[in-house]
Amino acid sequence: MRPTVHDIAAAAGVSLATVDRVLNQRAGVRTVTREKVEQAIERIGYVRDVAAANLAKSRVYPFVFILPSGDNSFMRGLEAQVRAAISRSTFERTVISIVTVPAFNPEALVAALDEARAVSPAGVAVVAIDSPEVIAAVDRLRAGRIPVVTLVSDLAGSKRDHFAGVDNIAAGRTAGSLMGRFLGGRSGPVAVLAGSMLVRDHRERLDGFHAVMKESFPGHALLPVIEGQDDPALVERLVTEAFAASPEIAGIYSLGAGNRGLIAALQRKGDGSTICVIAHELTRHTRAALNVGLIDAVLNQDAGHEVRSAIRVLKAKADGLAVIGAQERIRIDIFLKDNLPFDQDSNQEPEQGRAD
Amino acid sequence: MRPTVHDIAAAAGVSLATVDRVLNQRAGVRTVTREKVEQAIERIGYVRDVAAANLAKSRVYPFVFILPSGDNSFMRGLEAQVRAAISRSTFERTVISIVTVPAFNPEALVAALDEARAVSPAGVAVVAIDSPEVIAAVDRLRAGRIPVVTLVSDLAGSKRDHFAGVDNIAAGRTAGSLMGRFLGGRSGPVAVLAGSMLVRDHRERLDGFHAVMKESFPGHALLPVIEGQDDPALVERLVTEAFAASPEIAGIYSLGAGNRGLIAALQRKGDGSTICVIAHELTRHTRAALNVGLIDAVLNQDAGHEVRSAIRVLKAKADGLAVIGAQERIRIDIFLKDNLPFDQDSNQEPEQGRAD
DNA sequence: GAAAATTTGATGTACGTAAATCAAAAAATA
DNA sequence: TATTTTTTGATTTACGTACATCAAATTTTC
Repeated sequence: MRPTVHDIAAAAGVSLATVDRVLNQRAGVRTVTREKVEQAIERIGYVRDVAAANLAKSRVYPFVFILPSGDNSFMRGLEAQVRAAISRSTFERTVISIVTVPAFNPEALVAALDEARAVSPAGVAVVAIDSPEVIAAVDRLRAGRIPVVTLVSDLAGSKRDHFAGVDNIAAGRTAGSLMGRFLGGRSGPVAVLAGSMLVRDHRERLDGFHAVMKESFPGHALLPVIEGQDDPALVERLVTEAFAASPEIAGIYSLGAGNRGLIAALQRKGDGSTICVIAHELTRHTRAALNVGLIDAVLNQDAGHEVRSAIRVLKAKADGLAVIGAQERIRIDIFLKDNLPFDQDSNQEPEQGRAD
Repeated sequence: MRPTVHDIAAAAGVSLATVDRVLNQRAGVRTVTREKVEQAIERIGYVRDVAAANLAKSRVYPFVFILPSGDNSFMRGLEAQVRAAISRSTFERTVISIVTVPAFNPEALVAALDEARAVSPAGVAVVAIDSPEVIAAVDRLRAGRIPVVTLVSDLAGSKRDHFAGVDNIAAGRTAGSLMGRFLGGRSGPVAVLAGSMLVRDHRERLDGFHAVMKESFPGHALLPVIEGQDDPALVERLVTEAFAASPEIAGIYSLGAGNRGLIAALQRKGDGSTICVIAHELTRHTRAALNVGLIDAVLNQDAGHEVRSAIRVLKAKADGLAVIGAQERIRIDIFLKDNLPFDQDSNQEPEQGRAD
């Protein structure tokens, strides 16, 4: 039988009330007594029954999720997953609020983080922007003992508790490796399409991709990075121009969003199927393009897994418990048209999405 | 606030005791009263607080895991993951026992299933063998209202509640697609190495692989399947013979276990790096071979995820609750040397493994 | 319509923890 | 030593559900 608070009291030779004071860090216990109790806890291997404790406290976990606004399909899919988690709130004892802030706007994000801190939630999950002010805002939360998990995009140098997202350098390397092998004997330069070099995950993917291409497939020249700002219309124009400027393009790695524009440009080119295309995030658009052969591979991060993982980790941190490391590792999924999961499982918004 | 049993009593105009009788299907309630209570439950949207119920009942979930014995690295890794789950038992209220039975032996498996039934656990997870007697044994468990989850290898035609494993046809198709693309312009036949055609997952992988190769890469002849019985020594001998018989082999798809033998044969051949090799399951051996370039890609199923998923599903079934579909989908991981996870995350036995 | 059988209600205890109150004991201070 | 302050103990209620007991009410049976 698992030891209870009564067992601690017996083992330490104190009363239940004292054990409670120690366990819940209440005042009025002499240091010697406190140590006696703590040693008893250690000795008999007591672990608090979180379910019983939560029942007694009628505890709920108020969490704040801070996401970028805008019509980026992946982010809207992420939000849909948070809403799915909200629909499970009664079972999971969570009270989740969603805050959206303009993308690529550090000031807005800092404001949102500080507002979140004001309501002192049990935890905050945030899609981070890589800037010193944001780091400072996150560290303010941590200084107030509020657990913070970064979601999708990490915040190096901050004191965040955990990152729920993929290893983007590895993702870029994987894309490079697939690109090189898929091109096989074919020659021709390779283009890279990014959203913005101001975003950390995009930079990391690019670094990984470049490293592998230079290392293992030096025969392919790398064209200058096209920055499409994750905007489908801009992407379509820039890619079309790139096709005109370098008709011999052999491959395209799209490491950001706005793939709807890329797909449109490929369709207009017509002979697009000879170009090897690798893109990120499985959305309705990339899925369709994969199925008809316009895209050769899609690297994906499972937004549902990321959200559920963030919640599990925030709960564990709030309770001071350990997490199962392997369970919280977010995989880089590689989708070919042969291993596409059923529709409901991709990072889709439930309603009609406009862009990707 | 979430409604409680008291709310049901008030809403139905009956006493708490009657509500309890209905909720826990105890005798002594007239049909009209029972219906009145059930309608109230429906109306106010009551959902039992499983945590409180488990506390009151001091409930534990006794589960039985039935796994094949033998020195197959993947299966031993699976067992290690079950042991990891056992180490979390006190937190998860589980009492898990592991039963190992000789591989590929339907009679032994049937005996194990019937023994499991005799102790009437809260659920059974089993690595299935595809045979009518096993189907019957599983259905006997289900007839006794014991939830059953098949693990890794499914049991079509049975009444099992859930399958915790990958879509093996998709895995085979993915392997075919990667093989065809990785081979690029190169010519030459492709060999397939399997454990045994008596096992369902192996058959399905082969079917998927053949389908894609014939459909999309008809230029490559497919050599007859080599059945290595998942035995490293036999595999090494058969592969070496195959190299001698067809020196022009361009690719090998290893869809079963025993990869240690394949790797040894490739090493002896020396010029192995020109052969495209795709294998299943990330073990210490396949990981090393991937890193040095002897293997080009490894398709993997995460044993830890499979075990945790099986436990979650068995609990949910035991409690009559729904599961989060997407969370229980087991992915086909594709590993290149560029996206290998850290060591601790692969399907490894903690101690020294002998085969794969 | 009375007796027997069934159904329903009222009540209490339990699960493991949290949290509060008040009295008793111990320690610190004068 | 007397007084004040701090520490500790004893006890109770609560969280939401399970489960048992016994009495009261209702229905069924003869």
